Amino acid sequence: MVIVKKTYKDQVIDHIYQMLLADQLKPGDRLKESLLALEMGISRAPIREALKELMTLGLIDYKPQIGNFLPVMTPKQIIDSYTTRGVLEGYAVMSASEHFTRQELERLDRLVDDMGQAARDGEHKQVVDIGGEFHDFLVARSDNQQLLEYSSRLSMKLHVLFYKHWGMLYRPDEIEQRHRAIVTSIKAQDKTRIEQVVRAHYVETGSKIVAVQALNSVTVI
Amino acid sequence: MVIVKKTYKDQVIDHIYQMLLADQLKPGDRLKESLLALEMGISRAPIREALKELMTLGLIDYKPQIGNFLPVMTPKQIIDSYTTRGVLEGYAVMSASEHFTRQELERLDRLVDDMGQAARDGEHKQVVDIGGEFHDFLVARSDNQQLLEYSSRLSMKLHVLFYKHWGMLYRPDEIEQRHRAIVTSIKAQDKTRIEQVVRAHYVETGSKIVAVQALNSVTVI
DNA sequence: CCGTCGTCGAATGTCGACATTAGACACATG
DNA sequence: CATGTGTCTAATGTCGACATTCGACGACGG
Repeated sequence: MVIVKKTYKDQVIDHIYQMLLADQLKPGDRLKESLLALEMGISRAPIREALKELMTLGLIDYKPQIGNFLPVMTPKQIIDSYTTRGVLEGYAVMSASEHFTRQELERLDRLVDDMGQAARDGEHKQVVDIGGEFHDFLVARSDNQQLLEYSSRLSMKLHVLFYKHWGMLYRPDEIEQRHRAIVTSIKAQDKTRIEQVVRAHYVETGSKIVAVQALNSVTVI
Repeated sequence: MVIVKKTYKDQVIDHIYQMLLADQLKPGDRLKESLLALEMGISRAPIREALKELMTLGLIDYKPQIGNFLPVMTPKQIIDSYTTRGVLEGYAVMSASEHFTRQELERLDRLVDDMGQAARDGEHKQVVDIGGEFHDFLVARSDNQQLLEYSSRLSMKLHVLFYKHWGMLYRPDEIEQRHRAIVTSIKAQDKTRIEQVVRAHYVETGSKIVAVQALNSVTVI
């Protein structure tokens, strides 16, 4: 039983990330060091360190002498980020595509089935969880750690966005079909096609989120 | 005339990066906060913040309670990083490939000529500078900021490695030929080929660096 | 009324001290 | 000799105070 070291800085990062996922913070909101320090009962130093790390990860915007803010992602930034994730994951899946065993492909198929079923049952959280499992499993076969690191960072960033919107993006049959297409392309062992399908998978999600946000901002005004 | 804000943290990052480029630090070396603070005449707090950022950028390894170390990059990590850069830049160049003007292509050709000439003249620093200009120009036409951010981070990381080894990697004619191949593929407007050529460009460099390091470690023993 | 300047308060950047942890080394024991 | 324990020192993690900066607001002058 190994005790996992957890500095205050790490705990602050977790806490802020949970706040992001829980929609407790809105784009443009300011993260005040002293307020966070008060809430968490610690001094500002680990708060500052955590914010520096979140800044480098792209999860917050930092302005020297002014402060830290939740990014306002423009439609273009959303598309750019999803596109980049598609490029990375497309390559990861393509480069590993000939190494998938029959059992692994079957597992991917089962995950797609489960995702579709959960979507039809209206089990929203389950769909997200299974979807995450599907993508993790998909890239786990790639052995390029650098690429997976960046993909994971983008995942962390985009998950905040997706978590907020996903329920409005796809019908149950669409969810099933678009993930099935990835598995089908792997089975077909067509490398160009694999990259295309995975890239398109993400660009589609990015585009839909942008569309949903545009709709929401219209109705708010 | 805008005064560019520069916190101590930013200055520390620059300083450490220069140390990396100047080969003043070796893989495995420890970066002590108190020593750096003493050398730079400031307190440890901005040092710590800088180190957190460098850690997130992948330029140093951080172990809680123990300290910060210069990474020892395994051959696999080197290849992984170069491969990832190739994937990102390959996509960037491919996606922008139909937007290059004739003047821009001519400029790329001239940069390749200049690089070859500098290599033949033994102007080593110039080769690196022109090479950097070539790649910057190549990706500048892409408008995906997220992707360019990651590419730039990898560039920062890999530049430390390349700066140390590049003089031993290629003959002058090879330098010219391998960059020319990129320009030629763009002119041919073959998108698949463009991605392939750019990816291969980086994998080749990564492989050569690994080979040179293997040779060096043999001769050292 | 508008623009400029000064003041003030809040927030950030940094400082140096204290608390905690890890590793090195010496010593004791089997 | 190998292993375990205790001690000490150096380095990291955090604290709270001080210095600096920025933005908001009010007063004043044209």
